[in-house]
Amino acid sequence: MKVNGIIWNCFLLLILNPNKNLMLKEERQHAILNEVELHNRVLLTDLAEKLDVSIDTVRRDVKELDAENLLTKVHGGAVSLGFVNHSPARSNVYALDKKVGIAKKASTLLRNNSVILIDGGTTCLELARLLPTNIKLTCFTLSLPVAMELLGKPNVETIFIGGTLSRDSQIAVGANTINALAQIKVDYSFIGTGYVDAEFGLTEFDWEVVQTKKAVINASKKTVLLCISEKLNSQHRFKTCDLNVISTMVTELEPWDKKLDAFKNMNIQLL
Amino acid sequence: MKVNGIIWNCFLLLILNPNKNLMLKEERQHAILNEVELHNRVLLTDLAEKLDVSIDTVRRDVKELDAENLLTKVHGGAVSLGFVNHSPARSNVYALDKKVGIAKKASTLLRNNSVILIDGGTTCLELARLLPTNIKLTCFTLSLPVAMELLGKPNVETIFIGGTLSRDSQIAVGANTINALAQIKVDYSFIGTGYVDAEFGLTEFDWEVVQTKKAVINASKKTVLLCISEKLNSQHRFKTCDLNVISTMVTELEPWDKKLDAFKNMNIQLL
DNA sequence: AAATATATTGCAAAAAACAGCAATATTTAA
DNA sequence: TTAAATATTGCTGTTTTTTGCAATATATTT
Repeated sequence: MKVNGIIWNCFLLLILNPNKNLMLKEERQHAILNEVELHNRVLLTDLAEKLDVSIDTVRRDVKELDAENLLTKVHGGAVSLGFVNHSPARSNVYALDKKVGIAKKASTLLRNNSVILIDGGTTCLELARLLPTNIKLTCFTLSLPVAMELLGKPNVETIFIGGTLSRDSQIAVGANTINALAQIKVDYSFIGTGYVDAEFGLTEFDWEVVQTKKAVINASKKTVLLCISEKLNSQHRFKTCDLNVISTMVTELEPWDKKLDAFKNMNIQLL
Repeated sequence: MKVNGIIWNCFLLLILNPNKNLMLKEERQHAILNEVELHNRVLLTDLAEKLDVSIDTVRRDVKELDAENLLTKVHGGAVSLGFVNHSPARSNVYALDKKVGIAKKASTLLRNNSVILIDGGTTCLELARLLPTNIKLTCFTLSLPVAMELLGKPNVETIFIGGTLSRDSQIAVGANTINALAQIKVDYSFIGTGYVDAEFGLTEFDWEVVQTKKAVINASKKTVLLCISEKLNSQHRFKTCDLNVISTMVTELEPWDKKLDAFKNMNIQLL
């Protein structure tokens, strides 16, 4: 029943894609561009189906658009121009703006003559960078980069907790460090974490780091967790602590954000 | 019923093949990069699981990203650039070539499995930079920049002697540091000095630094002085030690240089 | 040194890209 | 308007890329 089949196809086409008949090459390419802009990526097969042309046609279209520098053709599809990271000129720190925001919020906890401890990691490093210069502080740290940063602060007395240095995390770890930490008690410690989950608490990739963080928490009256929201609801193998030992959690989100719901009835101050 | 058939087929397709989770290579690499930046360090196995591809694919992706200098591949995983790229950017080190020469000569003293201590200062920093990579070392230090440099050496275990950090010398000083130093004994310590004179010995501008250097010397079986010849025959307020506690003195000069005459009958090895 | 984990290599299946060709559609010229 | 020229599109078979697997080699840990 060829006739019926054709009629049915036309009907389907009209339902799924009303203006198919009038689709010229230019239109089609426009539609492709639109799709790429919208979703940042697109598969050739999807495009072919959606535009109801053969895959070859789509391929040719994408090729042309690529030649015109309107998108980037990749194996199996296309991505928007910004998507492919070719350029070496990238900011060194991931999500720097978020981390700066977190650091600013965290620094409001500081009082004159506070004794604090700043952990390693890029977020904590931002805190070190943004420490207010009008408040006199005594600051312990285990992190080489944080220490470097703190040396630039005239109002901060910096004490480095020594120990074996971990190549990856650039912090002091090991028995030595833990012993030294056992002898101090700071007002606030500001720590980062690799992973955090409302149920499983803070977890890490590295066992040694976990031991050190535990010692840090023990050495603090109050522990403040600095953590960008992307890390929420993730976990790894080694557990640092439960969330109930954390006094304050600082993310880049507003405290009432829905993503923080899981942390709201836990006696944690959200900042 | 052709109509029913087609509709049913569509339905089946949707059920059996909901989204196919098809991912473009670029997307996947983007995700990998994101994960690395987020957590600083990831395992290939974790990536493979998370992205639902084989470990081979992840490995190949990471390899490519490494080749593009977007991350650093390590055994079993990847780390973000920030953790290994301490781009030194040492621009204005005075008499750098001389100090490099000194460091090279000093490094000939090293043996496999030596336990050494490297002091602060630009000359010692050059030594840290030029440590041979074929000799396994355990290396103590009080200097932040030296520690940073040592972390880039895969064959060196680095232990930082903690303490209050001195802002201008970027080394740990104070009672804490001296206590910690009292508990170790290294094969060689490599120290710098502000001023040296055949008669008055090693002297410094800073009293705290002197105390620390004394403790360093006590913590060493042999003490090696790294010192550019310009500092010879100069002195300052606070005395670190006499020259007879120095085992080896390394300058950029040849050992038989006339400028070293004053040090030749002092039981000091000249290098 | 043994045991485990990770890398490397070659290979094969699947997917995608490509090139050439024929059918159709569109434009141009008479 | 018609006919020729040109462009577009879909199809075929071939080549290339991607991916996963297995065997082997290397690295790391105990």
